[in-house]
Amino acid sequence: MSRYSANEIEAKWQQSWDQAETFLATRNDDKPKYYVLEMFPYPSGRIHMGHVRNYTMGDVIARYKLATGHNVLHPMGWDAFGMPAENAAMAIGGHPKDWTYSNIADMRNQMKPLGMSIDWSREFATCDPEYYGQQQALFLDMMEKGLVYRKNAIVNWDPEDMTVLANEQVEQGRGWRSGALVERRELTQWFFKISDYSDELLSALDGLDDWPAKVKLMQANWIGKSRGLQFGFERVDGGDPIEVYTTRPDTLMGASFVGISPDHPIAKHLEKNNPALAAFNIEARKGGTTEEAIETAEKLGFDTGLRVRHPLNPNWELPVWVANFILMDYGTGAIFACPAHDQRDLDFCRKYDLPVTDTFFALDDNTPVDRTAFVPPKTEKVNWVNHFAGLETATGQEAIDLTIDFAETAGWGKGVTQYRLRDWGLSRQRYWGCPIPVVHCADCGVVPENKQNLPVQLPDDVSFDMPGNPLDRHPTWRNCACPNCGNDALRETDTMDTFVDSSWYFIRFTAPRADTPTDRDEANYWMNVDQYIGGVEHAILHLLYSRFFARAMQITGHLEEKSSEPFNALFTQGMVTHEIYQTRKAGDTKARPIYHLPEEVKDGKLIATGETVEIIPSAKMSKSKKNVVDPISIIATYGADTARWFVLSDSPPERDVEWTASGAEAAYRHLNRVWNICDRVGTMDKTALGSGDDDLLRAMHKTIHDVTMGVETFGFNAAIAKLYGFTGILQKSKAGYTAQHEAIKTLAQLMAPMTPHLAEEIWAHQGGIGLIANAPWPVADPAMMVEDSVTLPIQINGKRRAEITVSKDLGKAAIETIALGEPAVIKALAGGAPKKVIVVPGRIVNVVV
RNA sequence: GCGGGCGUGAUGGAAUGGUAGACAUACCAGACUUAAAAUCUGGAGGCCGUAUGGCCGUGCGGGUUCAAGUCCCGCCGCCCGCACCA
Repeated sequence: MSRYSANEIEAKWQQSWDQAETFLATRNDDKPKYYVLEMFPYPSGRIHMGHVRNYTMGDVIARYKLATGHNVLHPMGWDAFGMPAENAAMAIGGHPKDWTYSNIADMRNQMKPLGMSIDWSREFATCDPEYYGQQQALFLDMMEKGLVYRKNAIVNWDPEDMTVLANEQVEQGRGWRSGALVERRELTQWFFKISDYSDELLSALDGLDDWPAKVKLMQANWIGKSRGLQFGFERVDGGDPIEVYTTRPDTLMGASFVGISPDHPIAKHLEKNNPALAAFNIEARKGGTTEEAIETAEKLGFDTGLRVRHPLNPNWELPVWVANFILMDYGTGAIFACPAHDQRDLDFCRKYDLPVTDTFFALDDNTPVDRTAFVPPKTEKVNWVNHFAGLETATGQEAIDLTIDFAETAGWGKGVTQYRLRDWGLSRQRYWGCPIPVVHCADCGVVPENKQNLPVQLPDDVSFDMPGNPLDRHPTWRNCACPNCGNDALRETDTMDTFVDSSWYFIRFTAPRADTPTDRDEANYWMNVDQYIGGVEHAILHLLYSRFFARAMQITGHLEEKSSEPFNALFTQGMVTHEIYQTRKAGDTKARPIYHLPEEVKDGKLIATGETVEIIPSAKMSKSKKNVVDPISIIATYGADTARWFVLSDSPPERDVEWTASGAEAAYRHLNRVWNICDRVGTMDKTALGSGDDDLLRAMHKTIHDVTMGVETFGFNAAIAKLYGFTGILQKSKAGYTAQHEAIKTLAQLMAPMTPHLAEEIWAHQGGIGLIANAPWPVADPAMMVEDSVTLPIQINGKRRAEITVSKDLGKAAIETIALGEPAVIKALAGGAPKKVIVVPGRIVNVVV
């Protein structure tokens, strides 16, 4: 009897696939193409279980599509620019480039043993000059088409380190290194005109039938289309009117004050001669730039002293306040506040003792607003007590529409469609990113670099021993000739957001070595991505930016129109979680917990000391909590097939899966069991007859059907449950050799997408022809799946009370007769007639008494 | 604060509006063994009952339906995203 030895067979079959070039993507007009892609990884240096899960799902699809007769493209690359490389250089010295490429080499070495069906010949990293040079070419093309511009924008500024901070470098309003209070500061930065596509990006979501509804909803909310009224408040002092935008113009008679952003031009103008306001604005600009930080900060205001006239009553004057919660980026940067019908405005007015006027009441309740604002529902009628447009009762939506019409007719306002989506700020004041290929010339201004000078390469001789961007202080790199006039000029030192890198890499995979951004013919053949798989954390930004880029690349002539929505189907997988083990210093429940790796713990105790650990429920694997399991050690212990099988088996793919040692062992035991069956069948007498051949083959065909459905619908855990079931049947089967031989070969084929190495080994052992990776997917024979009889539950008043077994073809009336003859039914009827009998053939019978 | 998601046995989870708990873990019992490991077989939502069986049960409270984990309304709890992390 031979034993299952994962390490031996996995290396062997990986070599076979390499030699046969099984996974090289090839064009072949006889077959349809299929492009499956997992979101490419950041090269941190270590693969983690989340990667294993993500790539295994993609691999299941890729191998299944190969078996069902497709030309499969399944590439891999590296999202290699970004801050961690610079942080490493600052923390431990060295160069971001060396750190990144060495991490890539390490991670590739860790990934290959997983046995993924990846076409490695197409691999690239976004930090390769060959890649980012093409990205620069693309940028210049986008510039030419007016999709790029510069404007001022706000950044997190660390006043001590004199540097721009990323949101993640701001901790509780302070810089992570310096600890200084972070300020918001304006800088001239580069932007993509994604807002030109707001409506298009919103409406095209409708066509994305194979995207999760929740992702489409999140994107729609992010784009945030709204219809409202824009109008000006006349200033009492005769200055330019203050333009406001509101989505609830119907509450205009409840206006209490006009609020402007601390960054509003009027606020900035007034602060010059008003030290108290200047101080307020400085204070308001402290804190992070995230929407969350701004929204959750204490609401503060400052009365500017300006007064404006209410548009419906020129004698009604309203004060103008600067408020820290008003964003300059949204609408006009100015609002009117209606405290009675907006909680934030109400809180603000109560705090500063501003008037509160009700304009709407619920139909059955006209209690004036006190501490809780009454927001008139858009679809329910309410009383409009302070109405001005003609209706006494209206739904919120009717009131809004009517007000807009009213204002337009009267000529003091206009209906405006607004989007929450802002233009994409792509400037980063950092070294390790794609240089923005423009030059600043004293005479010619901002000039694009000549395409023949691309790539504008990052200089290697930089250091990270002082704060700020090394490109800014580089002695020679900044100085260059103006591409236009040839005079001395300065290079742009901002680099691109790494989201730019990831917005078109999937298109580059179709022709990764082309000397233009795309090879139109290759892109046309392989695009779109048929199935994209990744984490839901990318549901908004990465996917929205990629959708924008696909349109931009069409406009710049790099992509066909059919690819303006580049991802046909999207799947968002859940995380891999693990329990957290912690101890605290004896007797000190307030001491900082000490975390322990799972391998240091057995049966709830530390292996080393026997100390009992506290078990915190499962959470996302993270180094800081030490609740991580290293795929490399799992592969060393059990093999890649076990890891792959387990990450698919225990939870539905879109949900989190909890890694448990016992679950991994169970997966390993199961693969051993399958191998043992294979071994046993291999030793059977080839002419042996047995009993139950039909039962085995019927189960086999049902399993083919169920597993195929499972793979097609991302029901991997359900498919695996069916495979467990069938394995159990095969294990106990007394069928003859021919049936068992067919069953084990089919089992191997059905398992091949998940556990490809074991499947190849079984295939070879059972005399299969060629590689199982190339064998056509088994097809279920419907005739072989039919059971002759079916068991129906009998319900009485919706509760199951009995069951009957009848022929599958039996008609409704006959089923009803049999059901009514059941003792439980007779007892329940107690001689009376049933009120109603519902018969759902093949499903259920419900008798209502 | 805003937006999104999720709540089912001890645990992970299954269930086109149609037998709730498939499959797996942990647990218990049995077989094999001198013993252990490995392997195999069986049990099991809770409560009551020797048992046939009965009652309860999918976060909480209502509703629709012959029938609700699933659909609707209102709560509670947890998780994720919020534009310079990738």
